[in-house]
Amino acid sequence: MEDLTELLKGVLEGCVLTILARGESYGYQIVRSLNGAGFESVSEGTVYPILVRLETKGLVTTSRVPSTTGPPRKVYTLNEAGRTASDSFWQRWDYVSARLAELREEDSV
Amino acid sequence: MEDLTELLKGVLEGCVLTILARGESYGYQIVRSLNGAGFESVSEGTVYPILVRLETKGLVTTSRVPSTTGPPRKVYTLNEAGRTASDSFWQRWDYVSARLAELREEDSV
DNA sequence: CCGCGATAATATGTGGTACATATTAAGTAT
DNA sequence: ATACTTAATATGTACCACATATTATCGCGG
Repeated sequence: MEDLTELLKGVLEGCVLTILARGESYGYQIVRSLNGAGFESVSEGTVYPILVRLETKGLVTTSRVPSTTGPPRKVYTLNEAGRTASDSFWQRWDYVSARLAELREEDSV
Repeated sequence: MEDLTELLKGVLEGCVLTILARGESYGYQIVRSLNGAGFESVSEGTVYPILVRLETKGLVTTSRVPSTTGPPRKVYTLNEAGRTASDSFWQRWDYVSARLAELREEDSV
């Protein structure tokens, strides 16, 4: 797939919120989830700044959890504000998505 | 609808390409088309830079056409490269869209 | 009736700001 | 060495505010 960079703006944060809405997680694992979800080229350097942002905005709580396979993990848990942000993301996504589908349809009209 | 700014990155250029794929048009009219398509807050200051970009990238040809209702219009016509760019946009959009839908689904799994 | 000025609608363009992401590199703990 | 995290820099896009220009129209006085 060609370069998706611009289309991912705003989307990756929504993805991270959605992943966290399923249950707590940590950076490295979130990167793996995204890669597995078809966003193969998304790397640590992209995801960690997003997590910092979520924390700054007060959408998550964090805790250090020791790991047997490496350094302690910084585990992120979505709070109520985070859940609201996730819902808001999907509302906006659905809106843009629907408008775009209409625009595309007019092609054939 | 809340602020869509980030979600529109990359999308608006795709919209303009799609509108031009239906037939030639000019800045002011394109803004109206977008407003009518549900992107109400998109204004001239957003669209004109996009048109400049399309021209710079060689995706359109332009011509001045006098108007009875105002200053002459700069009419944009999509060329072959432009049509390819439009197709490419929709491929990328469909990809992101599908991946996102999957991610959302896993919620309920 | 005709010309003059004011106004509204149309139309294009530019500079600056803010923000998200990519890239690269480096730091830290086991 | 490996797993995990953070930081610094660069780039691209949307948006706002503003500037400029052209045409139609309307009101009013001569």
